[in-house]
Amino acid sequence: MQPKIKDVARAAGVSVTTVSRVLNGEKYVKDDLKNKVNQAIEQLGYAPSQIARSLVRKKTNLIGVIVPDLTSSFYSTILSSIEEAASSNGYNLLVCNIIEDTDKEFKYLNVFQEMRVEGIIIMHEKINEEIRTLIHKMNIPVIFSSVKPMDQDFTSVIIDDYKAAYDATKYLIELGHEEIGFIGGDMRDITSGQNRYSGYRNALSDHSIKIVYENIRFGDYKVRSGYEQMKDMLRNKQVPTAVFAVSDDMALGAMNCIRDHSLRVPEDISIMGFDGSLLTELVRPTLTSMEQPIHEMGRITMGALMKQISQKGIPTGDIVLEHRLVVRESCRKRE
Amino acid sequence: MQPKIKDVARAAGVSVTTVSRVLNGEKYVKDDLKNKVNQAIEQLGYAPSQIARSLVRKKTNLIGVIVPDLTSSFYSTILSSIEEAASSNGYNLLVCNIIEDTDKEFKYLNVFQEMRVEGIIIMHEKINEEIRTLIHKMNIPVIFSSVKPMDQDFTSVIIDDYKAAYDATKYLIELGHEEIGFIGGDMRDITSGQNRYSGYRNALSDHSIKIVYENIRFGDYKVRSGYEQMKDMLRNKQVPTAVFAVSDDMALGAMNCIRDHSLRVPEDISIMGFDGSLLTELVRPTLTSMEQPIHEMGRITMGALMKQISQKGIPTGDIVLEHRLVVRESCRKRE
DNA sequence: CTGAAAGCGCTTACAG
DNA sequence: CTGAAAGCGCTTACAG
Repeated sequence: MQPKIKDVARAAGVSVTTVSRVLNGEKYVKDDLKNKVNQAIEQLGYAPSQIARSLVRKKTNLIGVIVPDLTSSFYSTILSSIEEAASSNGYNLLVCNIIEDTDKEFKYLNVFQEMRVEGIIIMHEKINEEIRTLIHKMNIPVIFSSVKPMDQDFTSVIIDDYKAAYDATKYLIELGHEEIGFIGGDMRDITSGQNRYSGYRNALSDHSIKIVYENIRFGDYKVRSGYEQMKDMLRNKQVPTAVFAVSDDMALGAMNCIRDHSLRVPEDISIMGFDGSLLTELVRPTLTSMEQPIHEMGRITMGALMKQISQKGIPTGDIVLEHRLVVRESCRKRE
Repeated sequence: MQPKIKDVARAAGVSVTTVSRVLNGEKYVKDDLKNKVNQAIEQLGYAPSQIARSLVRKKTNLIGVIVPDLTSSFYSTILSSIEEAASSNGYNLLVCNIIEDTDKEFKYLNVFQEMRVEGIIIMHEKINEEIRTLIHKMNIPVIFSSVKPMDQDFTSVIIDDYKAAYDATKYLIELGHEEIGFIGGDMRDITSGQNRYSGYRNALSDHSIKIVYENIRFGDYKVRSGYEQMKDMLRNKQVPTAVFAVSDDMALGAMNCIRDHSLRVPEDISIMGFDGSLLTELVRPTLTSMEQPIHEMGRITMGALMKQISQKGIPTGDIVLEHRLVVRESCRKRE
């Protein structure tokens, strides 16, 4: 059994009120009492119960985080920077990994509510009706990180995905490519599905390039799907000279597939990724990618959440960060 | 302000005791009262405070996890399987990312104690004296996952790192290699530093192969250090025909370095990794690796922790899992 | 089957 | 500067 404040008080020969005062660094405690208390704390190995404290202060210092896939380099990097920001603000993270499991997500949101987390961060946008309703009902500040769901009431920290995809495609066009394949995301996702697809299409049409639908495919952002979609594309009669995948993972899958078919990146096919995850520098050839400011995103997400918490839940409005094209080895001029 | 049990009681016209009974699924509540209560709960959007509940039940359902680096594929995969096991046992995870930051670790362990977590999982073995003392003093069940620190009182879920490294090296020897380089870990780490190094050395000497010290180097398990150590090795007069790196990340770094020096893997140099992380299948050539059962490790770690918790902290003893060599493309017979 | 009361381990007015 | 008392939101004997 852990010692409690009463034990400390008894050992120090003071009241629990005084112990509490020392614990909370209040002034107006005589030095000799303070010393006695600290000695008792040390000797008993006393650690105040955050549970009891939370109950009376109505403050838990807890943030709930919902991550779609912990093993993804993109999400784990955001999570890492969120953790850093949380920790330096005195907050602790309750982490839930949902792998497309809506029931688990629903359950966890309830747990978050029961734990009285002060805020919630969600990193995906597949929010169904039931969950949307729950979020509103819970009345806890929520920030979406890297995505923007349909519901306008939700605040997000994002980049301009349309513009980013547009710029990525434009870069390929400027390299002289005219047959530019596309491996998109889930079209039920506004941010990373629809917006990036629109950016790609509009860049093509703004440059009078005909859209070739057989070279447009959609995956689930993961390596394997990039591989599979690329495999299909390689069977087409007009194989593209460049391919833009809307995640680095899919871009890597596409590169691997091309290599496994004895073609070369970038000599035969240029590959453009999206996200700017750690992978881009780990693979060979290194991956040219439209980078999201991943670290900043985590930090700013926590900042926005802190702000919304201190404003008693009044939304802060979306924050749009800058994207940035990082040129590496996987794209080159068309001969 | 969230509604409380009193509000529900008033709305349903019953006592708080009855509401509590309904909440906890006790029998002995008449159906009509139960219905009234459930209706009130629904209507008020009431969620019981886990904080208050924890205080009286002395049970928080919280597990604290200390991860050395969330962005590492190895740790994030273990964490993911820990999360899964925790969640299905009704536990929630408080996650702390320490990047070689002992102060932060110390601080977090205290937070864990204050939060009254029921158990702690630690995934690194750089435990200094201060932290060792704290862990013992806290009197909370702790399991080390994938590592075994010096202190015999700590229980671990691990593989036999010595044997695994021995087997990995032996495999290279059996492929006909005689100049086998080594990129080790931190020699202050018993498990992943010293044990793997011993396994390598003993495999060589058991097969009467002379140890060439200039081809033995040590990194920090990360990609960059694998790259750097390999670069040094390539400057030696006798460049090895195979290199065993004690993490997949370092193995990848070594591969990249070899490629950047216009040599080929495995034609010129074979590369053996360690861990069996996701990376092994994502890179080209795919990486032959001595695999730890990563998913199982997370699950078993949680199992061991649950057991230790139910036994009131009495240690369960180490659990040693099987390693497994997974042959992929990066190693081949010496010509 | 139901409820009043005590208690979980703290903090915070309030009084002195 | 210090302490007794009330209260945070629940659960759990205890009594009926």
